[in-house]
Amino acid sequence: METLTAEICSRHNVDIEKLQELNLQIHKMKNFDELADLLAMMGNPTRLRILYLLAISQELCVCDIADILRMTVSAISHQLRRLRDRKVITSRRDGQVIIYRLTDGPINAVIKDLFNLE
Amino acid sequence: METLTAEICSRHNVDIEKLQELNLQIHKMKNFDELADLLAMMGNPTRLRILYLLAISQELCVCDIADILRMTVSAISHQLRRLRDRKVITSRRDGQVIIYRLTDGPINAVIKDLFNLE
DNA sequence: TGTTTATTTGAACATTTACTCAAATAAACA
DNA sequence: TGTTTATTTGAGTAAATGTTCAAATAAACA
Repeated sequence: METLTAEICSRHNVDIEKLQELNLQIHKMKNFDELADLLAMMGNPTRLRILYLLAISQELCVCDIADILRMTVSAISHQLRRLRDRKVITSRRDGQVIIYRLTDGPINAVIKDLFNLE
Repeated sequence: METLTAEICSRHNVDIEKLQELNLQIHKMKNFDELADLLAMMGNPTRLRILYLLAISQELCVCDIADILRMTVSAISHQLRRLRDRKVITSRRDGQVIIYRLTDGPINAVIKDLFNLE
């Protein structure tokens, strides 16, 4: 990694070593984008409500969620797809309906923790 | 609040009481939008990095952050403004520079917790 | 087998976002 | 007081987002 120089400001009492140290640390934490992505996934009112509903009721089909949130099935399905793509939720068919649930694992724990459940 | 009916799907074994209960619970949690807003605030790579830098180094001025993240001062300042508007950070002047820090309070705790600091 | 039903999908759209660039601001300091 | 310097601001822009609408899909069931 190239060394950091205080390029932007011409202030002279810059603690360049401190900046270098922080620059190192920020590069060591390489999963910022991944973490930001997960937070953004939860940082939408519709998706957050869906996650909450799944957290407190284990399983729900698409039109249950649409009915509860009073939104179109299509809108819900689009959001479920995003959550499914990121493996936050999983689905299975039961007769005519597709049933969604939170994927077991750390993400599930984060969500339950967020809502102070369990 | 109006009573919930299963309007969307014509499936007949809908547990309407369960839906009503969930509908009630989702309306009781009235701060979804607020919480989603906070998560979205953290759910952006640049802002998340800024928050991390402030969390590990107490105080930084605008061009410190710009230097460390190798971004323009303007871009950083725009993001700082969003964080400041939501009271996630506060600023004070020291000589020629404006110094930012995380606002004391629950949000600060959430951020430190997120990064497993302290 | 044909019809019904739940769900998914893709195009379209308005809105929001994150940044750039240039100009404005405002305090420090000579 | 005038100049320098750090920061903010606003307009502009490309990209992403969240939804609607209509059509496609695919399994269930008669």
